[in-house]
Amino acid sequence: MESLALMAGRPRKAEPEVALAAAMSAFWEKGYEGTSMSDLTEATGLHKASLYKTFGDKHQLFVSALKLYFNKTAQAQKVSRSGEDSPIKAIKKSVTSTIDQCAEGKGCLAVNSLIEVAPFDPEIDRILKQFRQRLENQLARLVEEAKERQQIPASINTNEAVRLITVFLHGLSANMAAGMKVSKARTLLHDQLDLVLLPKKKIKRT
Amino acid sequence: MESLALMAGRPRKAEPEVALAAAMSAFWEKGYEGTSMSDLTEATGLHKASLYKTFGDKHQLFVSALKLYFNKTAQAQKVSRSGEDSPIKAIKKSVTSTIDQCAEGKGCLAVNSLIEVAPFDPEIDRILKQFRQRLENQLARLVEEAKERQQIPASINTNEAVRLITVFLHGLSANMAAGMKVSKARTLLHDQLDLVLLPKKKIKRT
DNA sequence: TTTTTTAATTAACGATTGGTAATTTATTGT
DNA sequence: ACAATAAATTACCAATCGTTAATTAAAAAA
Repeated sequence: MESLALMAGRPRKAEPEVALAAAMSAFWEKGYEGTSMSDLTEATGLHKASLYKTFGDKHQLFVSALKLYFNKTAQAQKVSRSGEDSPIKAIKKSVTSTIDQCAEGKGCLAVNSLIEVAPFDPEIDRILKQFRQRLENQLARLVEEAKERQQIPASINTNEAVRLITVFLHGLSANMAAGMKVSKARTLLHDQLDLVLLPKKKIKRT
Repeated sequence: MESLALMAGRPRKAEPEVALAAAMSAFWEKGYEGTSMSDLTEATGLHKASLYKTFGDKHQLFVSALKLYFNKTAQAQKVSRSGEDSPIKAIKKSVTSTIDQCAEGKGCLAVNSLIEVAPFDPEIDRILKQFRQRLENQLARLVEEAKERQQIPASINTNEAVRLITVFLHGLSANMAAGMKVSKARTLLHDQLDLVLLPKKKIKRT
């Protein structure tokens, strides 16, 4: 316990982190229910009992995989907008990186889970809502910055704009899960960003 | 065969159509994989063997349920915009009826299936694409009409506008599956419609 | 070398999955 | 009354599901 490098017992053949990344990929590709324990053993290279010892049951493993996905996504967004001084460009780079991560035929693990597991799983629902909130807060911050620098009209309602963008992202993810090309998604996303953030004559309410 | 009302054999206890509607509801609520044959017997009131005799296997039953969903959706849209002379109002009524059908916690069966089954099921993928095309064509027709009557700017790209609306609808469906309120979804949808269809100063491409 | 500790492996658990064959019940036509 | 027909029902199938117990293998500590 006191020593860091020295531990008794048979050494692990693989680091848990790479196994978790493999499990994440499996869940991403096949969904929660669609991924069997056999799929997970195949993906991770670990045997069933080892998975249970290391990660707990299937549900706990999924929670861990989801959190890893979040960290990777947030990190990718951070990297993609790093060194970018213009808020509006930072927004574009940030959301574009989200799209790029939704490889064709897989969509976004978070959105997939939103539909597939959140309705029946309060814990997953909570985690997803929490993560969404974090991303929306980040986006809202950038929108506010853009307003301050007068890159976009001050009349824009920040929360509404953020919602219009994130909901659109969810729609793109659903379509990419069913095969929409990344290039097509990027084009549509940029159209949407222009619509939401660029000045317009009026908003009519009926 | 020649007689309509008279048929030999024990009479059915229930019409296949109402059983199919019940099966559709089950798939809608729990997804394809998430709905077991036991769930289906419970929902329809029919026994397993009867389901197989009437509808074929689970996959065929799902296809039938999906087609029924499409017919009901298209019918609902048609009804909601019937008697409406203004194209732009017809658009709003049409897409709003789509949202209203996505009861909270269930989302839209088509979008759910787009994520859950289309990636692994070419037949379902084909059916969903075909249905999406029909809805988009219908929407495009209304957008063209609105342009002709100068309710919206002629500069609007019809196909792009339609895509921006439908992708947004998919995003709303995903969120409603996870509990977004119908009222909230309606508000966002109307914001999006205004953005897409109302005049704006310029579109900047980067 | 022996003990201890921890991981890898094998084998098995009960429950549930989608799917059928065999049988019973109910109705029509002869 | 008696086949003929068709739906309802029961019982059952092999396969797979998620999960766990028992055992074996490999390294450090004594």
